[in-house]
Amino acid sequence: MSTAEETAGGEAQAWGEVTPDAARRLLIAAVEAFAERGYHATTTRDIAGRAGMSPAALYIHYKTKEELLHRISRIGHEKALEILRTASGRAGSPTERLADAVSSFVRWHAGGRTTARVVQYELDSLGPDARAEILGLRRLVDAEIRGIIEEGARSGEFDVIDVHGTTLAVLSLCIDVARWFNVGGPRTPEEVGELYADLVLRMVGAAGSARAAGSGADPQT
Amino acid sequence: MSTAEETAGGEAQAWGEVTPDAARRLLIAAVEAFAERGYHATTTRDIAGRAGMSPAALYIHYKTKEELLHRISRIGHEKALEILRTASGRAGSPTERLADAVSSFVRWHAGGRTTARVVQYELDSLGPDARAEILGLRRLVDAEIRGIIEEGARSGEFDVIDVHGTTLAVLSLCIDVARWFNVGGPRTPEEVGELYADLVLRMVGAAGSARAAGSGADPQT
DNA sequence: GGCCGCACTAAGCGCCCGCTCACCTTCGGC
DNA sequence: GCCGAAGGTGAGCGGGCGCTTAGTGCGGCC
Repeated sequence: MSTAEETAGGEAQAWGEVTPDAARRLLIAAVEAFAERGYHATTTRDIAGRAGMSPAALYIHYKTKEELLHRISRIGHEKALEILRTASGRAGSPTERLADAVSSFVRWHAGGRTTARVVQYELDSLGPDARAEILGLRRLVDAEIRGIIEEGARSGEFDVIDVHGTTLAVLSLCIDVARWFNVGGPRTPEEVGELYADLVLRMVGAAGSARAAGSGADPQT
Repeated sequence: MSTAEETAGGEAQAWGEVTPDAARRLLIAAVEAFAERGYHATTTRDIAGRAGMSPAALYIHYKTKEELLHRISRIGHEKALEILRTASGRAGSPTERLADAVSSFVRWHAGGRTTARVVQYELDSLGPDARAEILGLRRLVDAEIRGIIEEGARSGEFDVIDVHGTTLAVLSLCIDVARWFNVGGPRTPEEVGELYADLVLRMVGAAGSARAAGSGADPQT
C-alpha cells in the first residue's frame, strides 16, 4: 500500500516531532508493521527493511524494539488526549461537547487506524514501567470523557444511571473502531464519527439526540 | 490464578467436546497463554508446561501451534453464536430479545474473558484459510444482531437511522468488553451485561429504555 | 504372559530472532 | 587537504523458537 509516509501518516498524523529524519522513517515503518502483524510478530529486520535501511540502523536511533513501541504509544496517546481536550474545552453545552469529542475521537481512530491500532491494542507488549506510564495517560483520556458526562448529568441535560459505566461504554465504542474500520470500506471516518456521536448522545439520554442525518460535521464555535 | 480448569473454564465454558483429556488440557493451557501474552508471544513450551507435559506432547494432539488457535477460535465463535441464537430465537418483543442477546453476549465476554480475548483479538494470527472460515462465523454473529434490530425498526418499536452502522456499534460495545473487563474489578459480568443492555436499548431508541436499575434480568414472555 | 500400539519424553535440529561490533562513508570546520 | 563526529553497513553472536525423532513405559487383547 504505497509508501510509509502515505499509509501511516496519511491523515496528517504528526510524527513531525520525531526529529532525525531517519528516526522518523523507522518509527513510521514500525507503526505500519506493528499494525499489520502485531508487535511480537514483527521483526526488527522487517522494520528496518520498510524504512529502506539495514537491520543495524535501527539501533542507532532506538535502544530496543520495545523503545519504538513505547515512543509510538506515548505520542499516540498524547495525540488522542489532545483531541479530546480540544473538544471538551470548547464552549458549548455538554451535548455539543460530547458529540464533538466522540466524533473527532472516532475520526482519529478510523482515519489513523494504523496508528490507533498499535496505540490501543499493543499496550500489553510493553514492559511494566512503560506500560504504567501509558496507563496514566489512559486514565486522563477516561477522565476527559467522564468529565463531560458528569457535567451533563449534573445539569440534568443527560440522563445517566451509571456515569463510570457509561464512560467506559463510550470509550469502548470509540476504541473498537480501530479494530474493525477498513480504509477501503463503505464508510468514511467522518460518517462513522457522526453516527457514533449520535449513538452516544442517545446512550446518555441527551434531549435532541435523534438528529437529522446528512448534514456536515457538527457546528463549531 | 489457580489451575487451568478454573481460569479458562471457570464460567462453565464447555471445552467438553474436546475429547482426549490431554488434548483438552493442552487447549485450555493454550487459551490461557494466548489470552495473557498473545499468540505470537506464546511458545509451545509454555503451553505444554502449563498442561504439565513435555513440549513434544503437543504435537501428538495438534499438528501445529496454529491448529490450536484455530480450534479455540472455532469453538469459541460457535459458542458465541449459540448464545446469540438462543436469545434471539426466544419469544418476545425485539426490545426484550435485544436486551437478552446483549446482556448474555456481554456476560460471556466478561465472564469468559480469557477465552473471549483470544477469540476476538487473535483472529489475525490465523492463516488465510482458517481466518476465512472464522470470518464466516462472524458474519453469522453479525446477522443475528442485525436481524433483531431490523425487526424492531420495521415494526416501529426501534428508532434507528442506520441499521448496519448501529449493528456494528452494538457488536463493538459487546466485544470490547473482552479488552477491558477485569475479573478482580468492581463489576460483575451480570452488572455489566445489564448496563450494556440498557445502553443498547437507548441506542436503538427503544421505548422504555431507561429502566430502573437494581432489578433482576429483564422479564421474559 | 508375551506382544502390540499408543501416549509420552529427552534430546536436539535447523532456523531466525534481537542485538552487537568492527569497519566504512560523508561532510562541515579550519 | 586533513580530521573527527555522525550515521550507516555486513557479518555474525548467543539464544530461543517451532517442530522432529528415537526411544520408553504401560495398558489391553489373545
